Amino acid sequence: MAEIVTRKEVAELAGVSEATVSRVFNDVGPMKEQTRQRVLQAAKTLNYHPNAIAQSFARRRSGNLGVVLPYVPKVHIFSTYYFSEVLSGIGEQVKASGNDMLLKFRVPGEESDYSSIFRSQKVDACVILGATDTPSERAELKKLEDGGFPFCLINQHMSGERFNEVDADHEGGSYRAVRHLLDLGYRDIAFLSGSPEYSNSGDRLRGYMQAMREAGLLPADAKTPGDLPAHLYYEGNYSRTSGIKAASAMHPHLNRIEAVFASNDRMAIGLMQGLREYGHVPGRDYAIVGYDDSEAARVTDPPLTSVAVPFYEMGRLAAERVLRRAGGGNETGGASEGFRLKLDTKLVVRQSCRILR
Amino acid sequence: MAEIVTRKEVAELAGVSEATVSRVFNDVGPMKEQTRQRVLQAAKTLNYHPNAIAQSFARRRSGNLGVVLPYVPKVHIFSTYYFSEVLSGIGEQVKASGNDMLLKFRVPGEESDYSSIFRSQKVDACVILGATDTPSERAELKKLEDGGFPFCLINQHMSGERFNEVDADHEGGSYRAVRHLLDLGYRDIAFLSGSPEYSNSGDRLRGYMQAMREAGLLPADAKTPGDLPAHLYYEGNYSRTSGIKAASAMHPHLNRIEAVFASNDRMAIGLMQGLREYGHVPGRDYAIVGYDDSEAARVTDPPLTSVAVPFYEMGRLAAERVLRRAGGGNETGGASEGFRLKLDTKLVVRQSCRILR
DNA sequence: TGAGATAATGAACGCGCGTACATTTTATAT
DNA sequence: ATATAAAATGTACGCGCGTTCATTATCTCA
Repeated sequence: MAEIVTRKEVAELAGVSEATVSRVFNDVGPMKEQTRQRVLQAAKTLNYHPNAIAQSFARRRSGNLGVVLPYVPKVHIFSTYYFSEVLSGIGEQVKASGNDMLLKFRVPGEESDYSSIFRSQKVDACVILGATDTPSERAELKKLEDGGFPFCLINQHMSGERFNEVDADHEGGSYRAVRHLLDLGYRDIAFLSGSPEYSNSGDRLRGYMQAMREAGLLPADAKTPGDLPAHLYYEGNYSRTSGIKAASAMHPHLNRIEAVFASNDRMAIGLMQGLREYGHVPGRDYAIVGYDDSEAARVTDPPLTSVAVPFYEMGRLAAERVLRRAGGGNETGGASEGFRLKLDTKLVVRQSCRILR
Repeated sequence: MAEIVTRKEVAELAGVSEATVSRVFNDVGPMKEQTRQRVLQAAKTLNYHPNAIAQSFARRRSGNLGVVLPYVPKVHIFSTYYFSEVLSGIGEQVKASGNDMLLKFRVPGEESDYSSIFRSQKVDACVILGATDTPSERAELKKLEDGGFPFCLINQHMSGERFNEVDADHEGGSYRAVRHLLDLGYRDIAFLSGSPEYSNSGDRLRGYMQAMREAGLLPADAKTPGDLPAHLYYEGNYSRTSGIKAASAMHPHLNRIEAVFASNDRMAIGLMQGLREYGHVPGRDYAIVGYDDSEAARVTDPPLTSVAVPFYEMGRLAAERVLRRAGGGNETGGASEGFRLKLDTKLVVRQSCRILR
């Protein structure tokens, strides 16, 4: 291992004090140009690089943005479009702001993991992906909030709390998706939901129901899945496999279903695969709309109409805002405001809804 | 922000010295059980968590595994199957070994980035993804090697160097893929290459050519793309778009092409899309084999025969080995051996090669 | 009961850096 | 030329922890 060069040796070689070396590297205070050059030259000669850990220690600031991901063994989390895009967005912002990103896997049901992430001081701020709206997680997050740790939820909304959030308008996106189907003349529109513990699953449901109510296809007071005709409501967990499973449940009712709105593309794809096994061809026997506008939506047959969500931008924004809250270092009390952003979603029309019989 | 509780306060409350608190938390030395309990109790009362940065500083060990990713603005790197899987594998191992993973984006053509990653001491070891086999990168990596920094390349082989590597048998995988096509009776088999600066692109080419030579379809001394009939060789950059572009180039020659071996699934998918525009249907007008066995291969029409690569396991192994090299702390000179692993690949047969005319 | 061994704990230092404060050098104004 | 201000640099300390070495409490065996 290469020997560690410290500030001291640079100072000696340059004939200045350690403080001066430090000043040069941090661009602090007035400084004679000649001195600066001498120090830089010495540093170069010795191949000096400030020790980041020591800097973090002295500054009491790690320079790391924590990214919390749900950890489920054997589920390859990065492979899902949503996580991939969000991470890419975070990565861009982190790089731009000179920070690093520290990935943390959180085993969902596990103890007080969140606050220990902060208490260990290894991150200055935190972005949380895949939080679920369960009592225990709410409680944990509330502890974080009370502790004053800067964190931000992505793609999650906890109603009633004042957590920082960057979310997307899933309700509106779903509403428009279903409206699109309604405008095309479909009436019997089924809904394939994702795991209900994510707030955005509920958002999608609400958007669907609102559109259906407005079209007079549901009673004006219909609110929950229970208020839906059973043959129109299905539940998966956002995996392709769960879409295939839903196909088995849906297939007997397909004579009473004209169209399906699926809560993400993967389930939509699984559903299409599954229904094909029963001889039902998407775009011919039924219309279908997916959600996420992942790359996969472009390559199915027929190409899948889907709702685009700016995941990348959401990641970028979340990182930017939460780092600003953490790093501003405005010890002036409140510092920057909390934030709750909700970005727009957009329907991308392809061929999966044109029934050509 | 919550006040920071330090060892000192715990020591005071427990009525012991700071050293004792430290010993309890590090499980060092003999220790009266009663004292240990008193310390733990005090720590709990005060909600003490050791400061990870200070620990890193004192131990001169960050506890971070660096993961270097190529940074290309606007290319959402995580979205590619290969990166996703490798990262998941690394994530598992890192979690299991009590480390964290620090993501570092590297702008490809940029200066001496690699060694600064280590010199800053923010990581103890490093796993490098997407390294290219160019003179400048070779030189940089060699510097790392000389510096004695523990690092490991994934899915990359630099012939002539003794870098740590975890690679897959792409040559064998490609060979078997092409053999599969040959066994089905195809003779005119085109090859769609990825970006040539990755070593594994060359591996795939070699596997392809070997199979073709053995079948007597190429001269025994055929080595480079230049030795191939022009209508059989195409080059993309692993993106779907480049597959679509390849389709334009390939389409005029499709009367002389029976099958295609594409260097990854995304390009295969793009190619299929593109050729469809010209009326050529995969599995009917031509056979096709992809590479990676990504999830996408399962949902194309027809499902894509592809070569499975154990990316997840590669990530896991690389992390394990490189952390062992770094962390063993065996100051006993050489410590653990270098490693160069090559994992097996496997052909997964689906329907894209059955031509049913 | 006492001496030596061992267990248990405390005192003190340094890791490499940022920075407040003290000091010296240089510029500016009279 | 001197007084004063500003610029430039040095000195010294602490961040929270791991760890070595010194010290004290406890045990063992005669």
